Amino acid sequence: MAPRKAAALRDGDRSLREHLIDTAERMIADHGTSGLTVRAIAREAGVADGVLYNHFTDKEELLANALLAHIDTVEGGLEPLPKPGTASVEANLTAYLAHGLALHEAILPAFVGLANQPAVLARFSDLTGGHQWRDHLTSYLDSEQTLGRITPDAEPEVAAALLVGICHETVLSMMLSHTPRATATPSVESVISTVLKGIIDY
Amino acid sequence: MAPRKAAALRDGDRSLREHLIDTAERMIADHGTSGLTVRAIAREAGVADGVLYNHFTDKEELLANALLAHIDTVEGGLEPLPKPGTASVEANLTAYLAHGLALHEAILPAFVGLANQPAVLARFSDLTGGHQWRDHLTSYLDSEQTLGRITPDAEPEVAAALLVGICHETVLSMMLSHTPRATATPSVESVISTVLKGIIDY
DNA sequence: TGTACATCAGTGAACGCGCGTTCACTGATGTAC
DNA sequence: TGTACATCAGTGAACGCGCGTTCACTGATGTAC
Repeated sequence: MAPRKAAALRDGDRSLREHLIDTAERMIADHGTSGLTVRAIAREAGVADGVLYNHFTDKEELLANALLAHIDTVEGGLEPLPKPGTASVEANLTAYLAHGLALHEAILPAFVGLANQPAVLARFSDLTGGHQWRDHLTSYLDSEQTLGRITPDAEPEVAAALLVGICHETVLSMMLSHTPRATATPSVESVISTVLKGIIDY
Repeated sequence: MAPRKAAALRDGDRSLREHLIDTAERMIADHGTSGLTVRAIAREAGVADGVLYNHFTDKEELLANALLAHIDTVEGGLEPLPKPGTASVEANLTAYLAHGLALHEAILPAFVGLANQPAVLARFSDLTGGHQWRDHLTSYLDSEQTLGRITPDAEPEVAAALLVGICHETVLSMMLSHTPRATATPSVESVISTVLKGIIDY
């Protein structure tokens, strides 16, 4: 009552399920989800094509797990987000934006690659990591407004949308422009400065 | 020396090439490029599968033409962009953003659907329509700065990036969130107001 | 301790499907007489 | 004017390929004696 072990796991004690998730996660991190096939994952993992279906109901389930793992890995590797009332708003938003850029750079390509597969997307539309980051940012701005460190007239959710937008824009530009025409992405400092001050005098 | 005519064109004087481009353009407008097959296009156009290859070297060429036609159609249907020095900066930027939103809503899904096919993307990385809009916007802001209607400290390309970002963000949210959780998109007025004024007092 | 057997995760060839693409054939139309 | 023929865009069945998935088989390991 102890059948054979996958060749790839001969030494090591991880389960094959974990091994497959880890492999898929790494492949997603490297090349996104588009064009990712079960055969490629199996080959990269060093196991037979069919073994996937002993541990997952289908490709979708493996991808979903790998995507979650990828998001967790990325978020785990980032600096924690600053708290309202500490340091300066400028410094804090700079940290937020740097965090958001790194997050979206790592995650957005994976999601865009799934644009063809609404089924997988549907499972994740909430927990993109991007949404969580956005929500944190919005409530951070709300708190700063309550503390009086941003103007009473400001609309936190709009400012948050602007910063989310910059993240999306930066990553999409990289993804869609394969020519290195490279509309230079503005620096984090410039963006924060513009969002803080606006562009007209009063 | 005048062979038969496609059933779908019996009455009408368009060439089959145009007919195919028009059909593909309409399908791209309705459902984006992801999952778009040559068979589906042929069926929709009411012609045989194979006839495509009498008029295009391959699917890519048809898609490229349809995408260009789509961009032209969309841009042609939009209000012209305002000139520097006219009306108010606020009104002009509102017009710019409305224009940009409509443009990206119509075009971005088509491009995202091609994320798997770098070959088609490569042909279009420059002429996305989005790039043109962004360039117009940047030079509009440059002119307004020269005219003294925005502050000398402002960075036009950063403000432009913020507005491009809002466009991307709005469309991506719609595309990626199939659940109607709908992080409400901020209004055009709010966005312009925030970009103009910033969020802190001086 | 040594040997025969049962278990079942792992294996990989094969299946069914949809895709882009090809090509032998069709048939409406212009031309020759 | 009427008829036989040549042309070639249009047709759609068929090809080759890659995909996700299945399943009869393999073989390393625990168990029984």
